[in-house]
Amino acid sequence: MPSHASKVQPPIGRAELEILQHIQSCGGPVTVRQVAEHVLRTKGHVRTTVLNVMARLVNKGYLVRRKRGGVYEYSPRVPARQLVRNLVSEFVDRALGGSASPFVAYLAEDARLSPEDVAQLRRLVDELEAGEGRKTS
Amino acid sequence: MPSHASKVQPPIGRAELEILQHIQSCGGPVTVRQVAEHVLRTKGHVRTTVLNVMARLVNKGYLVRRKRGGVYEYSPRVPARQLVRNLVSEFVDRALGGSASPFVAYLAEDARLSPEDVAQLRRLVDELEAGEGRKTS
DNA sequence: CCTCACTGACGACAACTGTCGTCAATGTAC
DNA sequence: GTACATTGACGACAGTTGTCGTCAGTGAGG
Repeated sequence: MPSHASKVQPPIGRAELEILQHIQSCGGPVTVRQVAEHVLRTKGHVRTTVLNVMARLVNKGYLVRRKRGGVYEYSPRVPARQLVRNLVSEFVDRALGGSASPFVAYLAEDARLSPEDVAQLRRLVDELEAGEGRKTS
Repeated sequence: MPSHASKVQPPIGRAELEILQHIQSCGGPVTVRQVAEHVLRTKGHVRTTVLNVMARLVNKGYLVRRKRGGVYEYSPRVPARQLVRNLVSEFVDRALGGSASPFVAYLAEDARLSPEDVAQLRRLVDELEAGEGRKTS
């Protein structure tokens, strides 16, 4: 079996997730300095805090870094979409018992859905209703 | 105006959530003994562990208890539906940046949806499109 | 060479979580 | 009344997370 098989990424904390998502929103690789400046403005946390969090994100496999011109550049290991998908999947398993039903209820009550979301939902419903005949699986 | 407005319940841990949801699934009030027996069978954890977790759930406001015939009976403070709704809402805010769009994407890819879910989604979409049509027309 | 700023590594510390053991109180049975 | 079982409170301990300070390395300016 391939050695790089399962990428079971450890759980991610609140602050860790915030920083990771900020990095993802940056487009390209970033340095600690850049992230630290942003975090200092938005949260008031100092550089070493950011440095530590980013180091942990590397250890956990959420970030990769490469030395470039003396300093490290950090990049997300997976794109934002996939990260969010993993988060959602884990949340559904852990908190919702594996069924997305409660989320549908939530959508019906509280959700703020954009028109594109609604359109995608419609496509999804159409698809699901089409294949519903034999889903004894 | 009564000031019972927002009940910001503290974060809930993994084991805490499991036990809370088990209690919610029991229908009525339960004793530590009952929960502990279940947890011992399913997880192998001992009574004091369950006792401690349930005490914390009381402190955090997720459970209420009342002494009845010498022992305490514990009941969920809010019904399962509302708890799940709160969890989903918090997750959307924290991990999804307040927008449910990524969840729709998840539904489209990975979701395991029951026929009832699909039906509810259909109703939801119809409703949303109705409101949208009026807006855009 | 000396100094200084910047960078990264490491350790420290509190808060929270998960798990457990021990103890005191309170009953119940002989 | 004594002995035993049940119950609940409390403290202990390790692992994780969030936050920070301090240290050593490394390069730029004198």
